[in-house]
Amino acid sequence: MKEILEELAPDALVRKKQVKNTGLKELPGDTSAVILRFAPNPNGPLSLGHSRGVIINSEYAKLYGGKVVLRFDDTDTKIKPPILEAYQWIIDEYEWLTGKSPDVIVRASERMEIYLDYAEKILKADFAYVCNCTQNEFKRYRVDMESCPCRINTVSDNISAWNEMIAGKREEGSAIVRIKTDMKLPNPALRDWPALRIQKAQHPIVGSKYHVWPLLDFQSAVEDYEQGITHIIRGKDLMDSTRKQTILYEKMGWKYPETLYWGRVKLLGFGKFSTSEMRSSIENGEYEGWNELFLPTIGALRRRGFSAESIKRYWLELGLTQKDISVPMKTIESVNSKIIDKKCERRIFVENPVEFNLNLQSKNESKDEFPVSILLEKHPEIEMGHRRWIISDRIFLGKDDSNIESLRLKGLADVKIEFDKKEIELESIEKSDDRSIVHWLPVGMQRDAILVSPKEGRNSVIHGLIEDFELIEGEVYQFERLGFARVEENMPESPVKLVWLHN
RNA sequence: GCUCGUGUGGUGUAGUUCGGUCCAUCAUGCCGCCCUUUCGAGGCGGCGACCCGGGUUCAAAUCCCGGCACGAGCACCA
Repeated sequence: MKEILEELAPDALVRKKQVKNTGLKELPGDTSAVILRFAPNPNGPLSLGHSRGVIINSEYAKLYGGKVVLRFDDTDTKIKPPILEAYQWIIDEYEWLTGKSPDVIVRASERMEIYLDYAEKILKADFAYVCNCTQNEFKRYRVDMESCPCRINTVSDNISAWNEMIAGKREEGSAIVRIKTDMKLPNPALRDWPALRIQKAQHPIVGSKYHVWPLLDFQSAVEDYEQGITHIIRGKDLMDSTRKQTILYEKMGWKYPETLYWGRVKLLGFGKFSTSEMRSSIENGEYEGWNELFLPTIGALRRRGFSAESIKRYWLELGLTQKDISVPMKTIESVNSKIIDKKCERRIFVENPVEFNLNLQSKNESKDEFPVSILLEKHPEIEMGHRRWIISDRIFLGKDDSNIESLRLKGLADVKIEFDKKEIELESIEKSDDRSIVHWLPVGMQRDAILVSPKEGRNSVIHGLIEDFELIEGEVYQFERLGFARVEENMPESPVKLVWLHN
């Protein structure tokens, strides 16, 4: 057999190594003028979870030369009311993540007239009706697959009820506009779904101008049509939303956008945080703010020193699948390390410092002496210059390192430690054996520092000494043997404040 | 309960459309070695998976049927 193949098709015997397809898969449908959208609720800043939508949409737009609409879905004034400042937070975070501005920005609350017009149109076309049932009553009709009594209202009944609703003459909960689908539909979620309801709470942008607000399924459907959205990429929890909206689109004679979904992402290492939960913890003083280090917000990640590039690569690596996944933070940290390791200067941080005397007069027979100063590289592989340390007769060692008898002080010399007397004796400038190498700081090179790290739902603070050499506020450094941290505050009279990134 | 979706190593992911080129890709993780005056980075090697059961077929991760598991929707939230 083998011989025959060798004769006929020698290629068939060569085993080809398969190659992994990388990057985003092709978008379905017509991709000649792609318009995508990212539609957050401005009831808080963006979280790492939201950034998936930002990245995937903006990358597809880049791939096809298309556009992204940033749409604020701010049509709930009651359960998830918008925060006025959040609109700008989200725009800034979008720009930070993608490196560019959204192509179009719309706020649903500013387009209310359009939604109310469409609502009136569908009522007049008898595609919808005003339902006066209570939530519980309707729920019963829905599970029993029965029409509610309001379903047979005439168009003129509906229009007059609608006019009362928008005029503010009806109470919250007393009436709702439902899209007329079919109460016998097998999927209960689609049976006469609610489109607009009465809400009288103040809206931070338009105040109390409107008494009737559209629900997501209606607002989003209309706005996607208005913006000419060609592709919707959303969580698969919104699959029924697609089905509800498709029914409306069919009634209106519109073509529904191509729709893609992603599954649920659970971030291991972060607790379970929803925007609403974080918001209430902030409002009741439990958390200092949205940028609290242990929160999975973009602001917190940025504060710690994650690069926008790492977040982008992370989501692109996970890709667009409908699988529900649990990913450890380690994954994104590893991506970030690779990006920043090449750029970060090295510094020393000594935790639990203990002060020692350096015996400058060597007692042993060798003629070695400690140098007056030493040069340490700012980066072990990349040429960035040096840090110069002046050697005095006193140094700091980390407590955990200092109870070993023979050590090598990194960059300086092999020494003998006398822990009880707090004395250090020179043994050899040259490396003489394979004793362990420790980090240290000469007195005079140190600043007090605190290192704040997130620890599941709280911050832990470590006090120590930082190497005081060209520290720039906002910069991320690698503290050797420890990990990456960002200098958040560098004020002359107080300890340097470091925030932990990762190791 | 009804409806929908998803199951590939520890974690992700490629391959599933159109069965053979898959003794299954890549990354991360873990283990070992090398390098290194960081417990970092880098290099090399290793570990480890097609949810289960039938069926179709010369041939199934891929197609069909039946289970099972997990997740979601059935809100006057998004």
